[in-house]
Amino acid sequence: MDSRYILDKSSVGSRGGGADFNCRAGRSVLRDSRVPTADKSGPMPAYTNGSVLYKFVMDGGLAAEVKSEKSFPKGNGLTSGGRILHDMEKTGLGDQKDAGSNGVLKKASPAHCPGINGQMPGSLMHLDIRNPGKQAELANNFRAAQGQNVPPTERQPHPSSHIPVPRNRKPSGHADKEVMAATVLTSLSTSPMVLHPSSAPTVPEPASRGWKEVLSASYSSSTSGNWSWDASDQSVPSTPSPPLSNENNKNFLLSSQADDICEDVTESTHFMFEDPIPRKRKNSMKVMFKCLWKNCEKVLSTSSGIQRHIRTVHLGRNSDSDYSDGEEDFYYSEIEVNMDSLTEGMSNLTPTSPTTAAPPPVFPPPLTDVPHSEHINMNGSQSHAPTLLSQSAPSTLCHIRTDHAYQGPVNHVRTASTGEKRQPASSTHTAVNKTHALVTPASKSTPGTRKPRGEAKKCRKVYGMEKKDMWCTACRWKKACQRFTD
DNA sequence: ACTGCCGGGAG
DNA sequence: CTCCCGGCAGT
Repeated sequence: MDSRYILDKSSVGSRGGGADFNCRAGRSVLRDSRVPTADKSGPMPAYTNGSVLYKFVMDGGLAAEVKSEKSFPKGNGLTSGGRILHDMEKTGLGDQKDAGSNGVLKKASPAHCPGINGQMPGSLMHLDIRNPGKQAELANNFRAAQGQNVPPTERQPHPSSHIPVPRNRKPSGHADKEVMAATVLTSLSTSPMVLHPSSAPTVPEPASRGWKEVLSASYSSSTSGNWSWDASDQSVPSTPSPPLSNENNKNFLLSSQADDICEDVTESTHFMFEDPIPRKRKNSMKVMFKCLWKNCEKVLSTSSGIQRHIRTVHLGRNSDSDYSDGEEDFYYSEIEVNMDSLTEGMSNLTPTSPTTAAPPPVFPPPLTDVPHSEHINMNGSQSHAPTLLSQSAPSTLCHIRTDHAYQGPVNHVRTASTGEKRQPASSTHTAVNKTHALVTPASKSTPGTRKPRGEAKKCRKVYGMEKKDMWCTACRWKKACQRFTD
């Protein structure tokens, strides 16, 4: 059915594309603790189905995206919607509104990505490698929480799941938003999950806040850490909503049919907070994955694709093997492409929020100015860049986000010049990013001179001698560190 | 002293 | 190639 359709449509990801993508992304975070083969476990239909949507979004552009989504029966929205949620973090929430506006967005349940890794593609992905140890910890926590909070088998119909929400609403101003909030709250007031129904209809502001709380709780408890991250970052700026702060709501949700509730809340909240989410949509954030390998500027629309590319082309590993030690993660970066407005994009373009980027103390300070240079690079890389990117690159704002462990915890982005091979000749990519004159051709004039010592802590410093096996290979070999470049 | 890593060597 | 390490230089 849909999966078929999807598979035919998708051009980038190969077999098991969607599943691969999601779960792998998760995996990449937990490189040390995950079970590599977990990706494969799981019903393909859900995966492929989801991947379809994703592919559409990535490859088809806006129109195709909307269209394709509409083509999906709403009843099926469970799976596809779930996928959308998962993908959202990749696409920078760009699809979320889509899903919401079409009423497709139904379920953020991890059940769609079965297996340990699959459970939390989102959270894993964004907890991400910024701090391997921390990530693993967080991810494990999430997993644990998920395991007990959202038993996939317990799905009961819930009153709130049938709340009529207008679907064809257009993004509107704050006034509308509040009205909508009130409306939704009113309709939801019969739902047991509304803690203070009485306040809903007449007092928009507190109501909204309450909703935010519920939202945050649902996000963080039922979907993923990433969710809470995205939610706080994009939609609910004022509520970072760590699980702790929402203990009550969370518990409440958990005690009842958390899954369905969350689903409903999620759906409803898209209307509630139509402003932020649609804005994302408006900006048409596209996420591409760019190979950072030296002289290879391949850009793919799926992480699995880029990983496979790296694995096969650069790492010389078996392409059929799903196993990955995560090495590929160091060789690609996530690129967010803003299709629409540059100015507006700017304000939304800081995807890396300190909220979820569990502050690893050890990582180097982020470099700014990355996006532009990457942008430049991308223009020059059209030979490899597939359709969408190459078309849009010249006129769009590109935003780089890396999924790498050494990525600084700080809000801004950093180009990960991590390619082990590419590092020595970083002049093409990285040197451009760095405003250091030292790394520029000027240094060429004095061959033989050592390049100035970098500020960043290297593997040795970061991991210590006792964890030498965590060092990058270069560090192990007493070469210039490839992981923490300066 | 510690650290990063160049240069060079072994396999 | 990969892997290792002496030794230099910066901190």
